[in-house]
Amino acid sequence: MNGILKIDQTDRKIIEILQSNGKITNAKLSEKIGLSPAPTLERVKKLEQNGLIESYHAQVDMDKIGVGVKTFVKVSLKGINKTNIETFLDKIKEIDEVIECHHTTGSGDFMLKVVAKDINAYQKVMLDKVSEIEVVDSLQSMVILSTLKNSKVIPFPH
Amino acid sequence: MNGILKIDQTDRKIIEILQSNGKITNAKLSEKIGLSPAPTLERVKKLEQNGLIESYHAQVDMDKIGVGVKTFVKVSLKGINKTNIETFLDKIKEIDEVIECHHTTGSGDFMLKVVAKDINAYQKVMLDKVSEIEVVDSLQSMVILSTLKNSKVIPFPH
DNA sequence: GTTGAAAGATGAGCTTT
DNA sequence: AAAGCTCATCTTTCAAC
Repeated sequence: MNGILKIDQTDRKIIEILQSNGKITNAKLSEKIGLSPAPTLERVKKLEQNGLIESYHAQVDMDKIGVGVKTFVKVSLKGINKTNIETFLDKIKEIDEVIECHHTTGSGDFMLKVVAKDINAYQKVMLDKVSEIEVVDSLQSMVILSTLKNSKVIPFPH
Repeated sequence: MNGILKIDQTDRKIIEILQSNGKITNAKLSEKIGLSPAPTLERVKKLEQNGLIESYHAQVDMDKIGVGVKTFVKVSLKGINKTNIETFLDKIKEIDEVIECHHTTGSGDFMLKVVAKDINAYQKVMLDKVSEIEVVDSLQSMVILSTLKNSKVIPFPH
């Protein structure tokens, strides 16, 4: 098995539609792409089996569930080596409030996205959980004032 | 109508499950939360109508669709005022490769998440599209080397 | 691509608290 | 009254042709 997956224009359309509406029925999806339901479903299943479509998720309104603080946090480690990164990761994965963690180039080593009820709760997460990780050197927080775009549709490279 | 929504423990469970699996059937969801299908569905519908659940999305494997470059970009504007922000936003919304745009505190004014096929395509997006926006002052890119956590489940504040 | 059986969704009316 | 349950009907899925 090689890593090359043949994806035609129809598959692209399917992926685009399912990204913007993960709950569309197969019947409506098939209409939109101009195929009958059976082959449409077959394509979707194949995309899921290939791992090209990974999963489906509901998106919630954070304000409405009481999440008032969202931040980006730039994290530098005390020396970047495999052991330190492993240690950091193991701990980060345990912290529910850290919803994203990316290893990046640039002045910081990692970029986190962190959510919390309010500034107090946020401070508590950062002090009690993130700062407590031994290998963490410095932290720089940027509070999100508002989110102006949050597209769930990844554009296809042509 | 006031803004207060009563959400009990069952609703929370529903929201948590639908965030991690947006395509679970109502039958299975009802099992998990310990209700019969009808009231379960009723609750889900109410959460959707309240806007607490905003939407459903398929998540794709970016590598497999040929998206090789993901970055965070810190953007500073030439003076931060309503007009400049409006101008910036209108243009940013048109750029498909910019999948997120957040207004933040800190040294930069905005944080973008940008995706592209490769470094060349990325450079092209940044030079031809983002840099071209009149009000943009400075840009600072951080390339994502790897994503170590990307949770779609927002933890409920208690 | 079409058809049909099985699974799931969903509304009406009944029961419980 | 508010929430949940059961049943009957309609829709969707999905495998066989």
